[in-house]
Amino acid sequence: MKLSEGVEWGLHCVTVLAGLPPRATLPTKALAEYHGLSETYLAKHLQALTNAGIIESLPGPKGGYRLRRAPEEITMLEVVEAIDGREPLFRCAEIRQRSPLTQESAQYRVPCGIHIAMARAEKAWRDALRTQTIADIVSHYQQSTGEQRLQESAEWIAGRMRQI
Amino acid sequence: MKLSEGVEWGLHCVTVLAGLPPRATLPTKALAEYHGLSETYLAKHLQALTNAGIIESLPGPKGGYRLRRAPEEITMLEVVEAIDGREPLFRCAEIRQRSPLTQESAQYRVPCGIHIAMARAEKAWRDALRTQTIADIVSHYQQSTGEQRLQESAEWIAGRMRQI
DNA sequence: GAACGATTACTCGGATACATGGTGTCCGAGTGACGCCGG
DNA sequence: CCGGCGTCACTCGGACACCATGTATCCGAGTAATCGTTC
Repeated sequence: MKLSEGVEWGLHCVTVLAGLPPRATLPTKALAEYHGLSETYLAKHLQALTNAGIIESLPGPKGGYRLRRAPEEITMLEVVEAIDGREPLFRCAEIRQRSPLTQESAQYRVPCGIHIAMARAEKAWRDALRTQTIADIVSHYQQSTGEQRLQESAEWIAGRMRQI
Repeated sequence: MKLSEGVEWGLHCVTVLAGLPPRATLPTKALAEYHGLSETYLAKHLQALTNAGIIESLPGPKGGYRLRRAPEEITMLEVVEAIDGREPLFRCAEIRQRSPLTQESAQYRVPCGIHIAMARAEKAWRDALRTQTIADIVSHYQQSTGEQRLQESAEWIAGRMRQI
């Protein structure tokens, strides 16, 4: 089992968009180039983020993507679920019920202990992602990156950015 | 992303094996029949559990599988990792470094905030699975299942079990 | 000079192929139990 | 009656196809800026 590559792409793109001035946009081409990704495939994931209400798209020339909400209001879990789906990691097929000596019975409506334990672990994972916002990521990035590099990035992005 | 079906199979089979008397074994055929699974495919997963040192196999007639350690000493995480692999859910490709303005620099050896956050969430998931042992699952099963059903299961298994 | 309109270039969006890994199956090697034979 | 041996049936183990999901791509629809024309 592994998470989709697109999750990493989406998180990084949202992080970059979070660094833009208010209402400014950045097109797919710039986001793909900045991260060295396939432009067309990245578009697919940006579309998923749009459908999830995390980012929004502006069509036409000078169009592009921008955040729909403040970085503090976007959790990592939202981005992960938008791209990777909201279905649980562990889907219990309740195979315990397939025993040849199983009769139709109400007691089997109770989920098995394995199901409960897996759900608890999954909740811990989701909770950890829910407590981390995009703003936290941006903050960490700014603190862990050199001043020169920060400015170079800002300039590179500013050159492709579209202010309204 | 979803966990392999085999994880559920493995957990249930280990749970059943945990209920056997000491040193007794149960063949693949019985385990598959009990859960309504494909015998040949289940064998593949049991093989993975064997390689992981969780269960052990006895060849020849009257052979089969049995636990290699006490149920209290086997965590759910071990079973999950044995079947699904020990690789991390989120493999950070550090695409932040692919930026066209990236130069070779030591600062990039520091993992990005996204990587750190994902690793923390994954650790929470693993920790939750590590604290749950097979003995806990067995205990929960015995408490949540009716007496009649428990006895029927025990008899069915006893009929296919091989005592040494 | 200003306003209107057609053109145009750029954007996103969904429908379409390819590849990798999980799913499922098969047959062969190995081993201990069983039955037979001889002492 | 007891011990040894050959046969056998049953077990696990690894190598081989199949399918679903993620990966990657393309082309079409839509939109706003731009430029030219006209008043």
